[in-house]
Amino acid sequence: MLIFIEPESEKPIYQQIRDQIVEGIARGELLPGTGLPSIRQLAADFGINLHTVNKAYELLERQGFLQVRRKTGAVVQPSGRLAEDWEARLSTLLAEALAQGLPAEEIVGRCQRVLAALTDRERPSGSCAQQAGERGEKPDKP
Amino acid sequence: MLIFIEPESEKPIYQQIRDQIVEGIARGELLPGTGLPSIRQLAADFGINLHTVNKAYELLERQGFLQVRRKTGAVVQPSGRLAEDWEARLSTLLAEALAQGLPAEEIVGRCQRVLAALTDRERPSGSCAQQAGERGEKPDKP
DNA sequence: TATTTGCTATATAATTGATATAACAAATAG
DNA sequence: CTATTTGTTATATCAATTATATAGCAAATA
Repeated sequence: MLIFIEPESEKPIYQQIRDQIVEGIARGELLPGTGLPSIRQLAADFGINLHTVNKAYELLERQGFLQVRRKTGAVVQPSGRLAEDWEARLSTLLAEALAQGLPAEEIVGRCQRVLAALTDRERPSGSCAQQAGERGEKPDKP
Repeated sequence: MLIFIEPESEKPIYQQIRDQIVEGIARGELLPGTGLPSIRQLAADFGINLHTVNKAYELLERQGFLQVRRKTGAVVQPSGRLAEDWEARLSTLLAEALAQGLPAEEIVGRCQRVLAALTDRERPSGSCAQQAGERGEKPDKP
């Protein structure tokens, strides 16, 4: 499971981390019970601040994707509960396509394709987090 | 076509305006060629600043939903072009449902229901913008 | 010509995103 | 038990974003 950070993106870093972990769970690369790297570890790998990763984990816990414990770290544990505003967000997104003239069937087709791409098993999980910056940072901490 | 502003929402006001206009277009309440209220008019109706409405209109124009002219004001004119990152955003949203254990067919069903709700004609458009604040503000401008 | 309108330019204040230190508390490893 | 790792909390700083407040300019219209 690789995570790529784009520091120049308009999407906040903590949101990028959240989204990619959610996708990892959806893909089945992060199964329930899987342990995630520690906050400090991820922050070091990405070369970003501890609090940025913490914010992502905190968000994922509040939204019911993880459970965070003391020494154990974050563990994948979906609650089975969809966010209350999920359908509202879906409506906004689908409306965007309708407004641009895409037929409803075409939109449904795209949803099915995206879902198929996510549920398409074939992918043996590698289970490591990876830096996305183009410059090779020296791994300190001797 | 009514627009409701929730000043306390975590979603920025200009984004609320954008989303609701996009939904209005999707619903067919705002047909191509329809003129929208002037920036100053909408701002006065909502009791918000001119620039906030301007930002929403500017965004809608950049994303290909409106064309804005001098004295004519904003006119609904979808470009037919979906945003490049639309599928990526869809993937993130659908992944959220998959990660919480919803079966793919259930998700597709929800997409179809949301689309049906949007394309369900029945709704004669009223064509006016409306304040959402619960307190009746005095309409100044003497 | 006078008004309306979009547009631009500042300026200010509150909030958010990200970083930087520092310290505390709980769980684990030795 | 001791030392380390880990999540957590508390500050502080800086930049960008969100929203507001004025002000003025230019184009289109009546």
